[in-house]
Amino acid sequence: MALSISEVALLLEQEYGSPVGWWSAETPFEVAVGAILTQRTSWANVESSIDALKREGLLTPSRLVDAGGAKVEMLVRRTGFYRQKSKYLLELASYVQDEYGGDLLNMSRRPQYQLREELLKLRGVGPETADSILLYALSMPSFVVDAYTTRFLARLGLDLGQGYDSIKQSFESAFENDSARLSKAHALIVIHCKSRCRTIPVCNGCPLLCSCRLEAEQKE
DNA sequence: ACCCAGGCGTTCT
DNA sequence: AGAACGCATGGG
Repeated sequence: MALSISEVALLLEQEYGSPVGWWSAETPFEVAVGAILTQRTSWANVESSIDALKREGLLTPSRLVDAGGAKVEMLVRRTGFYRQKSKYLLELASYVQDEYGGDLLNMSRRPQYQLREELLKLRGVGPETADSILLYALSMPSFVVDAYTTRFLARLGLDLGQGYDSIKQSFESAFENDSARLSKAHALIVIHCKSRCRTIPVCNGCPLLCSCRLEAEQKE
């Protein structure tokens, strides 16, 4: 008998507690910028670039657009792919500026599915980045499926179907579209993978995985 | 000197 | 529809 998503989430919470301020930012726009910058990049470098943007006072759509590509390229250089990411950030900024009066929170007035389609049309915004913005910038119930999540599920032997959307839907159903529970679960998975298991396919020394196996055996 | 990091878009088969 | 590849820097 395999563990359910809720049971796994409970075990994670028992192991690591309830994450507070895991994706902290001063503004929703800062979250969105971070979501772009973190693509294939460690978070430490993202923070460095975000701080650089902050120091220049550019962490708002209008200021970012005014600064221009060359300036932004220099500031986000540390996150890698800096020419692409600079373009992506400017496109995002223009979009928020033009469609939402420069305030990302104004997006909240439109339905989630529609926003997701809009975000996916932006260059540099794929499923994971779009869901990160919806979940962490707008507090909408949109689960983020990242490399950590797929590795974690595979290691656990928890089959939620194939493909991004299947896994995403599984979590959203399990948590009844509760954004607080969805963000907590995602954060806990990342915390767990970073702190103990990282890239090891089958981590025998992982306390959580061991306790999961014990639980699973007790159910049979 | 590798290998990986909280992807995405383009360009092939 | 899916695989392969480019993007580019920083840290272990």
